[in-house]
Amino acid sequence: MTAETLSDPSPGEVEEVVAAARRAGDMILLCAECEVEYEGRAAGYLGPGERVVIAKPDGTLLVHRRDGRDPVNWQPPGSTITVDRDDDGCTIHARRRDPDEAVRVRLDTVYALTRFSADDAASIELQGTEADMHAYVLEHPDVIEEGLRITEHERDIAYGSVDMFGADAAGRPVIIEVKRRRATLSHVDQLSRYVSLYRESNPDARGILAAPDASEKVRRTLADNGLEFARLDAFAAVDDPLHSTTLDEFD
Amino acid sequence: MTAETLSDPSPGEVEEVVAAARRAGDMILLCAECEVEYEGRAAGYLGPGERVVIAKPDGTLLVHRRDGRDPVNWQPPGSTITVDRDDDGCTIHARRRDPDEAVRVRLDTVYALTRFSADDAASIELQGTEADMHAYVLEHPDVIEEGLRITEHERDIAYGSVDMFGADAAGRPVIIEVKRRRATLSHVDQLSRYVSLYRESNPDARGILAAPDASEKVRRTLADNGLEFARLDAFAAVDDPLHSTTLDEFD
DNA sequence: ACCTCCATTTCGGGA
DNA sequence: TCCCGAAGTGGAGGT
Repeated sequence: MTAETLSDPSPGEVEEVVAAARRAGDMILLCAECEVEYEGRAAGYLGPGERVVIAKPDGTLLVHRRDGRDPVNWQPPGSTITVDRDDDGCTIHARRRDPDEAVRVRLDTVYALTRFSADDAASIELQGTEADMHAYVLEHPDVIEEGLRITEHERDIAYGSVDMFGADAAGRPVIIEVKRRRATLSHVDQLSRYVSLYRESNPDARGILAAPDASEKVRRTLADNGLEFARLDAFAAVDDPLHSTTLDEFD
Repeated sequence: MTAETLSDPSPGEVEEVVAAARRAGDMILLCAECEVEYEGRAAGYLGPGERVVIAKPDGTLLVHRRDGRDPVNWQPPGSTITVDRDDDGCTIHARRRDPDEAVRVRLDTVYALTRFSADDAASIELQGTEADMHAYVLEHPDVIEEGLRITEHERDIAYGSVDMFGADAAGRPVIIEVKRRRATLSHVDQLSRYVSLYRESNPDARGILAAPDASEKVRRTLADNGLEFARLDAFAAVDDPLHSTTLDEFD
């Protein structure tokens, strides 16, 4: 048995199958008319409608509507999921602590109930992340600026950590913040925080925001704060085969 | 017919039912052994394993594993979802433009296939959001500070928009940034960006970060930049009950 | 446990 | 459409 489905199950069957699946560590999928209450970091109510409800063995609860990537209601992993039967239906409870929050899904009518083993030992491989861009810049610092030397990666400072630290061709210290997407004002804030702290002891330090693009407002904010923008194609790193990079080469 | 399930459907049945559901605007739920490829903003590969695949009428595609709140692979709303049959299985394609990206789910074995109408006209009601805190502060500015007057809300400036703008009892201009969660350094950055710009023309302007809490480091950073912290309980704004129904048994 | 920051972030609102 | 910032953000990694 990997997947087992009941069509139009009774409340008793729902209660029984969900409880058994929780014990066995199986996933539960429900197609149901339901209403949803949430209380915790915020509070929410969703009136009656047809939704897909998913309960995962790790305590995740998802309520998905017919549209949108994100669940309309949910409970994060680590929650305790139980099901109660009442006169004419069932209610799924999902609770967790710290923060205290709870979702209650009142199932008015269950159209389909599937129990699924969901055995899965594979791990996701992802390329084109910011970490990949870092590796590429460390190998090819010239993509930022001719003559740039990078001496430190993920350098911890008092408030946060700097993506890259080095020196330009003239020997001026350079702080670099790398972004894989179009740069935003908050990215400028981040770089600005690092640079202004460093400038207290090294007033001539440069700050460079390296990203595929930046809005005009971002460029202006950078300029007004004595910071710079460097265009860096996000897929420069993906076009080339992956390299392994160590800091030793730059010390 | 609201939900209809096929157990262990053949590739031909999968192709047929998925195509029909797409035309009719129904949701599709699959329990399947599959592998997943993604290429777009990044690139990913997920080897064979049992997962839940959901296709929504709006073009959303989700691949969920047995754990985690978020899908391991997905395609956002607006994608074009099609299914191709081959010799011994099916492949679900989901593509979109701008950015160009595609997910391909190769279905090796389908254990269960459910088609679901998912009719849902309800809208989610949420309380305790930052917008609610804004409304509360606008009505009761004294919770920030005695004698505070707020004259502008969401005021656009050169580098973004400030939450609130007003004047204190002494007539000094005040810029307020409201956060519903514990304040972080990036929130300080944000307020600092607004205030430092405004101070160029009004050196005596005050900046207040209003949040339920702030770490010692955040408070110190605020003080170092001549900014202030105001404690503001996130749920002061939602002291009246949202609905007649409450999670009474929630301990 | 707290902090920091990335994310294929998604999502909504305003200009 | 772009831009900006919130989100019940989630999730990973370091200290």
